Amino acid sequence: MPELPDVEEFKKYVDSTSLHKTIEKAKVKDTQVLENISAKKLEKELEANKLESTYRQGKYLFVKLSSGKYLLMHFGMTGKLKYFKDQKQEPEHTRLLLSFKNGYYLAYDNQRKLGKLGVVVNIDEYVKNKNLGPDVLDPDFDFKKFKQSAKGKKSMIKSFLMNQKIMSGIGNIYSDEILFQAKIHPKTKVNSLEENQLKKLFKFIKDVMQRSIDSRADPDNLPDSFIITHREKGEKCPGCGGKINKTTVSGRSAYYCPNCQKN
DNA sequence: CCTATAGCCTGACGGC
DNA sequence: TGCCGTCAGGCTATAG
Repeated sequence: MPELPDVEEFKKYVDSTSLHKTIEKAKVKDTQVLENISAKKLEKELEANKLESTYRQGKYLFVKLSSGKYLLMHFGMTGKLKYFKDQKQEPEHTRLLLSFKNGYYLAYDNQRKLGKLGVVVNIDEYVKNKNLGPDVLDPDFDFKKFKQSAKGKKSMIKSFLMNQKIMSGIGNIYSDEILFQAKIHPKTKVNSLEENQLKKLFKFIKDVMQRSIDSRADPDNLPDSFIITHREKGEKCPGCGGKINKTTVSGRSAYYCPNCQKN
């Protein structure tokens, strides 16, 4: 699930439930999601701290601790958060469980274990080491930078949009939406795009992401004119009424309208 | 340098 | 009912 709008939703979730509460106990329930840290160390870094504030870049969430360090969360395909009081409500695949002094819990749940948890001292350094590109909603990420990054790229536009080293936040679902809105076929080569197509793409990157955040990352709240709500082979295209098609781009399934997205 | 592909994990679903 | 293949909103290491 978690692309930029979803992680933004998680950020707001932490903000509204868990900030400024003391962590009494931290329990790592699965070590496979840990990034360069032992369970014991992570628990120690968390216990007796408060969660002070949250930062998001792309699909990464950083939660500042009173120690000054950050708890790093990445959600992979199936990660989510849950704040609850009754222990019976603990999610099935909880990988990290924080118990606050007020009796509530915050669980990091991740069925497929493709996400990451860690401790980060310096966000900029972490981002640099990961080679993570600018967040697509960052105002500094402007058309000039977008165009520059597209220069000479031979890859297909869908994988380009999803490449977190170039720009961060867009995943499989929202890349389909952006391409649908811009009326560009997912397999189009980046270096074959005209200036006006790049302009359109850039506009819809920002638009689709912002609208999805405004819709609280819930596809049910998105307009019927979006392809996300019709993302299944054979479904009706909200643009022309034709049939949605499915193909594969760099190992991921891409849904598009062959009539509206000719190239 | 670049881009494309297999592999990591678990569970849900559909066909036989 | 049971088994098997396929697929899932991500990322990384490796191959070409």
